[in-house]
Amino acid sequence: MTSKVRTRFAPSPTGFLHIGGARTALFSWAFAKRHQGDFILRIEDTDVARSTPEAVQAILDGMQWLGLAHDEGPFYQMQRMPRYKEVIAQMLAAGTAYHCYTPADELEQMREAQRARGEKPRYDGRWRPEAGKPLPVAPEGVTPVVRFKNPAGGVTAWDDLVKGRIEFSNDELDDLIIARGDGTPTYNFCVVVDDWDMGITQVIRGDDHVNNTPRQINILKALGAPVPAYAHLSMILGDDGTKLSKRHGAVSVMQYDDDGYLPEAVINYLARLGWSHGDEEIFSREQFVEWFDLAHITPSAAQFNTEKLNWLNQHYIKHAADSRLAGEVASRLARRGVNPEAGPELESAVALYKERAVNLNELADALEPFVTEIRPSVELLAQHLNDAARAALKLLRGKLGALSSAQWQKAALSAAIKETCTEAGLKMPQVAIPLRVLLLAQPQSPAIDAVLEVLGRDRVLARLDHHL
RNA sequence: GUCCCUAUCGUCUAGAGGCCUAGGACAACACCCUUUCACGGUGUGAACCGGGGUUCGAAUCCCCGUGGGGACGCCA
Repeated sequence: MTSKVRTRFAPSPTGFLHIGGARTALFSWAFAKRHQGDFILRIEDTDVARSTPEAVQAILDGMQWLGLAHDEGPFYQMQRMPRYKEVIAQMLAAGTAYHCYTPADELEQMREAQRARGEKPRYDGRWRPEAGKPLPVAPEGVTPVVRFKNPAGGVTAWDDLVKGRIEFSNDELDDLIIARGDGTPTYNFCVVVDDWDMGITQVIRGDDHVNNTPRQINILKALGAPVPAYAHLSMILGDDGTKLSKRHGAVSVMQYDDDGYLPEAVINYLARLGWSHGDEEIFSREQFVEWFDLAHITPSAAQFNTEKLNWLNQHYIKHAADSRLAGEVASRLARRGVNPEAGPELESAVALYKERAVNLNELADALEPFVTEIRPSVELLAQHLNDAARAALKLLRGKLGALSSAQWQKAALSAAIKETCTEAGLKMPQVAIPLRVLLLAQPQSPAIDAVLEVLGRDRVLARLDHHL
């Protein structure tokens, strides 16, 4: 009988939820769901100077948009201060932690000097209590930090669920600060206490934490706490193969919403970035949860590929319900100041265009002429509306005007256009393209009879009359 | 500099020593469909980083290079 799976996502609220964080959250969430476990959200806000409530909200918004619901939390580390202080006091009493009075600037100089000598910068252990070793005299007026007394010698190792066995020599690890001069605990310590208290069984997190893991394991052991399993996910590189940063490519997941991506497309894309299930490319969230496992996660970094995301997005748009897409388009048009109520049923127009849009903004672009006045550019008119076309369209205008609203259907419209072609002695495109320009301000569109039908009699006649 | 991780088509990946003449997908290209543009369909090109081992046999295991990434904070 194994204990219930409990995973967590623990972002620090210093910015929005970006694509890398989103994938970490997704994998952590999926693992919990796969094993009927709990997914816990924890906000690591101990860096008071950089944490903001806006960032917390941005993270919550991103998670919600992606549909990654947590079972517990959000827990805020700042609200757990008494607990951290309690554990620090215990460690001090047990001798697994000690006070260090070395001022910050002196530590900085020390690191500087070590770097200059080509050594790995690390604390020299001057305040570390050792049997028979005399300690310096505590200076007046200096509030000490608390350091963890890391084991000397030996190795700390774990079997990473993604990368396999990883070993660190304990001599590589110096005595890290677990509480600052002002008494507030630091990251590596809070994580340990939280993962312990929250009963986390699998820590699934970014690759950049590999180096923190042996330290955390050592603190856990000093505390007599169970050590969870670890799974370190490699990072996501930008579209150009370079790493993502605030300056370069790292955007909020909400930006994908703004850019017209469906959340299920982003989820499917992210799921497939660094994880695979044979040749499967397109799958639902439910299918993903059913298949997900840590064994098939790639240990190496993956480059983000917008083209593939676009392909998935197009797929999901194509398969989305017209009513849902109409709603999305309406709100996007509203944001542009276009009133979607003003046109024919948006849904029938959506049905006409959903197979050709890569994202929702493109869909909105395509549908905008259906619900608002259009102004074909002079160039477009000059290019497509020659005398022959103008004469043919006048002819067509007569035929269309003779149709009643009840007769305004694809078959009749198609017949009218064909008759016009015959009578004017023109080929279909010679009539249809200028017609598109007058009706939609675009030379291309779906089948012209369908466009006429959806656009509606009044609008079609008005637009023709305006130009003829 | 030190430590840690990593390496299959342009990109995401399949691959657990013989199933590999290395499979799929995106992208590219070609053709078909379409009296427009897309969609769709069919097809083509495209990869095991280099060098040493181990083995009857290596994309798969080991070592060394090289490339890429990460970490080395009183940040998380």
